[in-house]
Amino acid sequence: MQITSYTDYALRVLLYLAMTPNRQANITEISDFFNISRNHLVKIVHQLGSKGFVKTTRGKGGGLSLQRPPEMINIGELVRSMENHFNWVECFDPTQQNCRLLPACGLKQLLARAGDAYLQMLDAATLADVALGTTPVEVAQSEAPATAHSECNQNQSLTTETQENNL
Amino acid sequence: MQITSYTDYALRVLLYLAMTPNRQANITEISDFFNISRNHLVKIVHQLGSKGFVKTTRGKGGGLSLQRPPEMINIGELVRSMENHFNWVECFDPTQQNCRLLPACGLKQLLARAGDAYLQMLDAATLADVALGTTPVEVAQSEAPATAHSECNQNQSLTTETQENNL
DNA sequence: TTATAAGTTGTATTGTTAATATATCTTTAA
DNA sequence: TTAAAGATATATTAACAATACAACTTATAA
Ligand code: SF4
Ligand code: SF4
Repeated sequence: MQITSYTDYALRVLLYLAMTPNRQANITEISDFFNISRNHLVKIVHQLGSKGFVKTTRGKGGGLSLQRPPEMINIGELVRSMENHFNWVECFDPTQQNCRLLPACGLKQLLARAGDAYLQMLDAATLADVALGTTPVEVAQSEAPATAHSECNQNQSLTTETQENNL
Repeated sequence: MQITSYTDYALRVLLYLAMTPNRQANITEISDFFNISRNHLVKIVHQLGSKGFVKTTRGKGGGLSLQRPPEMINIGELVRSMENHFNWVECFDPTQQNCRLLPACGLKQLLARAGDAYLQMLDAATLADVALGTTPVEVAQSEAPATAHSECNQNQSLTTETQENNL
């Protein structure tokens, strides 16, 4: 169970822009910072632009910046915009209505409620809430490029056991 | 965003068994009922057995049945057992700790909380809560095999817009 | 005691789709 | 008028869920 990296990358872009409020950033700079495919980011940024999250300016000296202040950018709204469906199980897809239990499956209703709970949690937060106080430059300095950090694995909380299974 | 059909199939098996409480069902019968791969179901049933959800008996006249009463089978527990990870984004995977924002990303914490909200909602329900009152036979009779039903598209609630995006 | 109906286990293949790459645009400030 | 930026479309790759295949073990009904 996961969200696409496409959506996470979009969030990273917004976080980056929130950290560099006084200038135009550009795609190359961001893809370099996160070490992800520039081509992929281009599409993500384009969609962020068309959905009204970032302002893009072409041409020399162009780049991108947040279209609204971080307090006005809702995380739930963003995830809904970037994630391409929320079909928790097959029967949520209007084109796949062939489960024999469908007419009144209690499970479907439960999963819908759980999905809503997930999104409502995201609706309760804005970019300002999740943005770090640090700028990318500071982060870059405090970062040892190679190995992982020890402070990281807090708060996986309920989602334990897992790993292995399937196949 | 979706859960694997592997997990949904597991839930379907339990629902089916809950509907046929007074006898042993078998895998072939269930895979026929839902029109899904028998081979795939075999693995799912095996895992359901090893995790203590169903009792399987081999040999002629064998089959499977619920190991505990439906009121004792928690949906959240089941989903945790079947889904093979809850790595909402890359950084949740202990082997992928290379996001530059990692040491203290507020987004990660938010996503963890949202994931917990999702699972807690599932923890609040048991198989008894989601099982229909009907038996598979009744369902089969009331079901026109081909076209979709009209009563179905209730409660997608918050998860609207979507469709298209990406690529 | 034996034939057969069940589940068990391991591996290989297929299909889908997210992720990435390539290439050619258009726009615009210096 | 050129170089630096984003826009757009298409093609390729990679990951992994889903499925298929094959050979095994167990148990019981005849
Ligand atoms: S079992 Fe219920 S939730 Fe799962 S696909 Fe069928 S109708 Fe949907
Ligand atoms: S941006 Fe935050 S949530 Fe996303 S991968 Fe990086 S650390 Fe994790």
